[in-house]
Amino acid sequence: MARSAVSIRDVAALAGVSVGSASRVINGAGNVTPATREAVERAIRTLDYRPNHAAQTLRSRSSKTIGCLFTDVVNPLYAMLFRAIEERFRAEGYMLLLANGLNDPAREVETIRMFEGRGMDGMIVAPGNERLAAVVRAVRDSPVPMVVLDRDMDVGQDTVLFDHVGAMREAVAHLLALGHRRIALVLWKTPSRPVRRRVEGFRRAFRDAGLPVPDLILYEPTSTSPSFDDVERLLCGPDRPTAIVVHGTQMLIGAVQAALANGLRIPQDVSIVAIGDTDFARTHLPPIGVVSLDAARAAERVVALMTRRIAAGRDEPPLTETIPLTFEPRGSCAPVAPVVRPASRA
Amino acid sequence: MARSAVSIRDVAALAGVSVGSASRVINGAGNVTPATREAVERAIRTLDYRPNHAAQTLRSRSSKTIGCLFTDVVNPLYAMLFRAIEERFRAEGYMLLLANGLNDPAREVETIRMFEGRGMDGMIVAPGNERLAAVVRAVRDSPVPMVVLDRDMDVGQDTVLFDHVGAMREAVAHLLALGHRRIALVLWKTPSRPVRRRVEGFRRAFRDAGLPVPDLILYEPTSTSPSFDDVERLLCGPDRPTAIVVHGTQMLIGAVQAALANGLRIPQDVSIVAIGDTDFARTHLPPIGVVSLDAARAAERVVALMTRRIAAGRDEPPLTETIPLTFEPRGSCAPVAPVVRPASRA
DNA sequence: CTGAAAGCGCTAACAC
DNA sequence: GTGTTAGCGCTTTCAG
Repeated sequence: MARSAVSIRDVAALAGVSVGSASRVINGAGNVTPATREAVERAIRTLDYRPNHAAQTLRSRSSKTIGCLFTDVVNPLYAMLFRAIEERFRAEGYMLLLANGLNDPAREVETIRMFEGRGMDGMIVAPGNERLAAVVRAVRDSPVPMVVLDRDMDVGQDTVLFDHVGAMREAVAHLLALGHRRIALVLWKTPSRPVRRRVEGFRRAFRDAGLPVPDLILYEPTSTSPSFDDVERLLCGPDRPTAIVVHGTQMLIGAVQAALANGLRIPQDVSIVAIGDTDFARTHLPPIGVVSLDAARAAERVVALMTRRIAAGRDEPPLTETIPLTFEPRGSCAPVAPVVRPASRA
Repeated sequence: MARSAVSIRDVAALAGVSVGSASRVINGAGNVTPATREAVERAIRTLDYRPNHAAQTLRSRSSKTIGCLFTDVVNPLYAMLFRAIEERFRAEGYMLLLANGLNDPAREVETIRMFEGRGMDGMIVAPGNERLAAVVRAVRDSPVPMVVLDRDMDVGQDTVLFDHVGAMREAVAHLLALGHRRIALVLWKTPSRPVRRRVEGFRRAFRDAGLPVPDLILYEPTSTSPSFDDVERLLCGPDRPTAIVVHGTQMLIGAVQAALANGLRIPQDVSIVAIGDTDFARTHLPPIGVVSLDAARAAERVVALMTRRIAAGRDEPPLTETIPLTFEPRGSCAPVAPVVRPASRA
């Protein structure tokens, strides 16, 4: 750490005031004569003074720093959330410590403890192992203001959830309305809320419609599994699905490729819905329907809860908010029995 | 910031030693009796003591924190670099502050200054505006140990560069060897090193081969431009390119879609090389050849330079290292005049 | 409204 | 090897 040669004493000396007055000007406290304020501000400019953050933190007990523990920032969803959250906190003078949990519980617990030791004003956590006792304990017992992001933890902390169930119901209902019955769901096999809730929404859409849930839920081993082989098997088997809802990562690409490789056209032969919007989905021909999150909106709520919690302390009861997701059908979703293309009617 | 009720005094008291001894145990200083060490460690465990990071920083002048200023963590390249860098620094007890520059010079300068004020032990910067005076000044004049990431700034700071020129020469030479002459290059229009260097490598490959550089360099307005229309125009025009080298973002997808939409097969009618490896390139049929970076390797060098600089201070002369990129042709690259598929020879 | 002074919790220098 | 102590730079009483 480079030593900043100039301290508040230098500023005070140059301005001909006491350090107390200098401090008041720096922190925008009200009770300062315009003359004093101006003298201090000039001294600050002259000396290019910047307050020592560690000293401020030590004394004021606020680090103006938020810790983010996300599963993996390489996942664009988290990257976008981080960016949106940073945007809002930056305006308040906060900076963000970012750590990837990478689905390693020991790492997640250690990160939370480091955030505590480093005096975070707050932390935003989305651990991959929401069901592990050690992780649950670390999240539950943290004295630091916390917002849990899209995890079912029930630990008495503020929480922002994404409405996977609602969006999945809407998407599947749309496919059902188009006449699809053999609808496959391709997901990453992880014991994490987003996946659990999507399955729940999928099932409920069928039950809502009074239809049996097809036995077409496919679990891929990792979030970046290509899925090609599994989807191909499904598409080549008897009674193949006429629609596929699939995680919008490499899995989506694999599923699309599997369809095309087997001579199935999108959407004439098979409809596709992706979970999570991506360049691929947007740019595909036809564009692929998606369930997506408004990261800015989610960030707004996360920051609002965080701000409230920082102000209120532990007293206020924990709040849980649910953010709706959007389902946008796009060109990849068509009726199951393709209509014959009508001749131009004009 | 939550108050940690227990301080080093409590630990010392419970262990029946002085705070000095407690501090020595905490910091692993050598001169401590095993008995003392054990007593202190037990006290730490009993009290669940964690050192106050701000106090440690203030006193020791080391925050064990590195600031990262990246253009945009939503760009998977930066996300992967961040993850790899975090991995290495975490092992040394460092944590990372991450800020997105978003190509806003004022924001970039402000971030660097905040990193300074917050006593970063080091910073890793990749500003989007490497040519702007204010940014150059902020980077040049920073007293904090710094590694500049893939920017041509010439500011007397340690730098890690990616060898875009070499990789692009290799890729284009490969296409030239396959008989391609009409090779297009589709890039994001930004005055940033990666793009400049790719163009340079592209040109040099032709000059190395004694061939004229085709007038087929296309600049898209943003890094996420779809490129579909522009590439389609190119492919439908007279003397269309037989190969396309394209930024591996949405632009790649747009280019591929433009080819397919116009009945051009990959690689029989048009070869494709993507800049940057992605799920799409890997999963496409055929897989798309790519120029790619080994993020772990790059991170290793960044951290090595950073560590050296933190240890050496300003005295050591600045170092610049260049990381090679890898060109992997894959199935999307084929000879310009397709050979007739030979019958099985076995 | 301003100045003086007491620490925040810790490390490091020094005396023993 | 261990204890004592002086600050690191700042905010925040508390007098005036």
